[in-house]
Amino acid sequence: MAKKQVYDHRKIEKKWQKKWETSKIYKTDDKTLKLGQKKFFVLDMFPYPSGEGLHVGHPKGYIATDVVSRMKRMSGFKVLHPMGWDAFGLPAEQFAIKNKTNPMIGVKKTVARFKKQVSIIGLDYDWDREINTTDPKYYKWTQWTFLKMLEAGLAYESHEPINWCPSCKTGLANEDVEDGKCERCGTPVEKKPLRQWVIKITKYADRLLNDLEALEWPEPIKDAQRNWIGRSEGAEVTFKTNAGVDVSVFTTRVDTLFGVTYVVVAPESKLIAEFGNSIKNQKEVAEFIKNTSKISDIERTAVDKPKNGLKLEGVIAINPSNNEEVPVFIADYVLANYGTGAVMAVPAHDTRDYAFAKKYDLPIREVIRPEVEIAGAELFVDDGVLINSSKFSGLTSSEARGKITKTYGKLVTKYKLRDWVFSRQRYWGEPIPVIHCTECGVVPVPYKDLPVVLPKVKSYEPTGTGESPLANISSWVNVKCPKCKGPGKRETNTMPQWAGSSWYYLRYMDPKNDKALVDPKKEAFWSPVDFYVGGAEHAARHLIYARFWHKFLQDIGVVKYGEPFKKLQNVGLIMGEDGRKMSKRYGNVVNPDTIVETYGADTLRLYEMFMGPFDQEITWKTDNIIGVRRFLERVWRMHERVVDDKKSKAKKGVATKDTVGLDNPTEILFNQTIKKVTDDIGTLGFNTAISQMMILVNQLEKVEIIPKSVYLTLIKLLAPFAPHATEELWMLLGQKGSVHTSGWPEYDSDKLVLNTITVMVQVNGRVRDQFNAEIGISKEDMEKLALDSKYIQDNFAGKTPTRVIVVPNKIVNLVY
RNA sequence: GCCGGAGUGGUGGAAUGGUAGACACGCACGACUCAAAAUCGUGUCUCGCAAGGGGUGAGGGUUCAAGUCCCUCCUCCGGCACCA
Repeated sequence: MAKKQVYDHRKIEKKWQKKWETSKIYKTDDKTLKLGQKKFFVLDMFPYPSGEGLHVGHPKGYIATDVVSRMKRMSGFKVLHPMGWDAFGLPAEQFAIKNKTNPMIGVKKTVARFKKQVSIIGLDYDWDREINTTDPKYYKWTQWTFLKMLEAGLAYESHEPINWCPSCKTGLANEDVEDGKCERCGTPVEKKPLRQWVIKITKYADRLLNDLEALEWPEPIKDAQRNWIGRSEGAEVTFKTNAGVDVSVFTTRVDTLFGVTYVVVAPESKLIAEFGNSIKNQKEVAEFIKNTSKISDIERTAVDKPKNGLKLEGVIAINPSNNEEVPVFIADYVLANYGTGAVMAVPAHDTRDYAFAKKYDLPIREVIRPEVEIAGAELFVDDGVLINSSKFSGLTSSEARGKITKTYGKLVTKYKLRDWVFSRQRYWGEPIPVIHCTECGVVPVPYKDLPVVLPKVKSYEPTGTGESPLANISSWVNVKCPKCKGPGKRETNTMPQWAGSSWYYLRYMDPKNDKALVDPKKEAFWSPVDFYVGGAEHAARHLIYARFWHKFLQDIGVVKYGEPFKKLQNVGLIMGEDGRKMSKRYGNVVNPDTIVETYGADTLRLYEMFMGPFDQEITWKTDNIIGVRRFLERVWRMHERVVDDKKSKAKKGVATKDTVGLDNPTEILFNQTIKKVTDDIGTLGFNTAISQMMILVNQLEKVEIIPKSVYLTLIKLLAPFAPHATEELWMLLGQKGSVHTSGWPEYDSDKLVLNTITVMVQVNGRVRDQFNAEIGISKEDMEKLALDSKYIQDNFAGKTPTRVIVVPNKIVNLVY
């Protein structure tokens, strides 16, 4: 019997964290990688190491991957569970501006702080593989990939107006704009024409969409991506005009073609210039365009905003279906950068066209009849049956779409996804590795000269001019053109923060490689990421960019698989006790350090996993922590009652042979627990896994003798959740080595169900009585025993039920 | 508006169509204690003394049997949104 010992989490946790660090038991050895070997790559979305430090919500995902990682390691998998830092971006830059020091200094501080906070939780990261996106050795390969994209024609310069945040003084990608506001600072975004680098992510739209099917991702996330990519199939129809210029329109409702009463062109459309002198009211048109451009995107895209437009006097378009002449408008409700930037307006069957037609008193022509007549309705937007559509009248909408497209247009697919605006006019990002030469134009920096290291500057302030602060360092900017050796200037735009995070998982496989982005053998072994955990807010940003980046790397032969993350799970947020997001602003932040100090890391871990379903948002309650702490203490005290069973040394996996001394119900419960904990970790049902262990422990409290093998198995099951306490107990019981490399328990599948079962007797579906029986009892015997039960005898004696349903080993339902 | 997800005790939450409320917090009572804390035990959906009845956001339906499946709603949360 083991010696009496109190559970002192402070001592134990510190001790083991130190030992694990020196013994490197969590180091992922990649000297020998054999394809086909059991491997498991489990990944957290790497954090931005913010100066504010962690609150208890942050580590929830890390704890979950840690549990999975530990369980997989115990099960004999070669596990890769790394951590790193996504450290480019605004917070470090703001730190730099405030302190007039290089952002690297701020990053170093926050990384150190972050790492310390993470490490006291006892996570099993292999810190030898730590990466940092701001390390030139790392971003060399971010730049390298950009050059490859440039070579492939995927990266291009554009002067189109883009989203501009006047507060951050930088251009933004579509993905960085939320509700017309800058995702970072909340300032309304403006449109600004600016030279910028753009990446043709739209070329991958189809693959990004189609490959979603095979991914084991939460359906809502897949949906969010489908939504974002926004594929729609429709028809492109060309309207000839009297100005000698054709107007192509995109529509998903070509079945309404005969109902067109006017055409609308976006104010930003090039068509307006092309119409030239055909437009008779040039002055008003110019005025209108100017006014529209002043309005911010939020105002302009507000759904219930009245639609403003202006007729282009003198311009007439011809409807190809009936050769009818219709007027052409410009209006702010038509977007230049979707479809063709022009629409055919069918006010009778489109909400927006209807509103516009009403406002400007334009004709409304009905060409679709609902299958069931709706009295008095002037607007009908659903599919129906065509009328007033020459030979197509009488067809249903869907039939007509095919036929009309064939006759008057062509089938096209459009996406809502826009190309990725890749330039930022800020300092703290990867320099875009190109040189502008007056003779040769854009010249890529030769691969051998990578990385283009971010130089030190005096001022980190964004200039607001459309150039980054880098533009002021003439010694850095002015270089020889690599091609003609003439004078050249470096690109001063930097990359968005999303760049470095688009491929970081690959670097973990081979973090120190200076010759390649990743060694192909290592990539082949570890890819894909088996399990990826992070916040749902990345659905349409990081997770799209990373998938795109990965597919590009696949195309150029760097990686073999088409998708980076096989299985994805979202962490549910932890809210403050007041139900609001944890934030300094609300004063509801709970710090993990204090919880670890008071209750221990193991308790914190158990609590976060026990709180509720992993992917669900949940409110933090410090009061409730005591429950899991009590559980841990019960497990701890139990070690004093452990009795050596003779065979325990011999057997590793199968526990049942050693469980002599347990009565049948306890032995069954024991095996059920092994099964449930194993299954539940696999499906991320951490809360139910823990509750099952609690049930077992509650039962073992009532048992006199606890066989050592049973106890050791319990310790193993608990080890992924509470690594420190279990490691200490493992040692106290005289076991060699670490519990974390001791093998995962197996259950005896013959001992999962009790010999005796309780059968419920239902009458008309309501439980009225019950009886005990041996497992495997025949249906006939069950029915007989049910009819013999007291309730039936008392209430239905002598009556024959009209129907009897027998569910083997469970229920007899008698219908009277 | 469109697309998702969710509504179960005082609380967090369990429940392959088959005993609703596991497990935990809290609360009440009891044991231990001079006492308290800790620990252990018992109870704890609701109406009812009981027998019994009712009960998973509302209302319908399918079924021998519905928290679970179907329909119509309501509420909350998330994503997208003048995307033609």
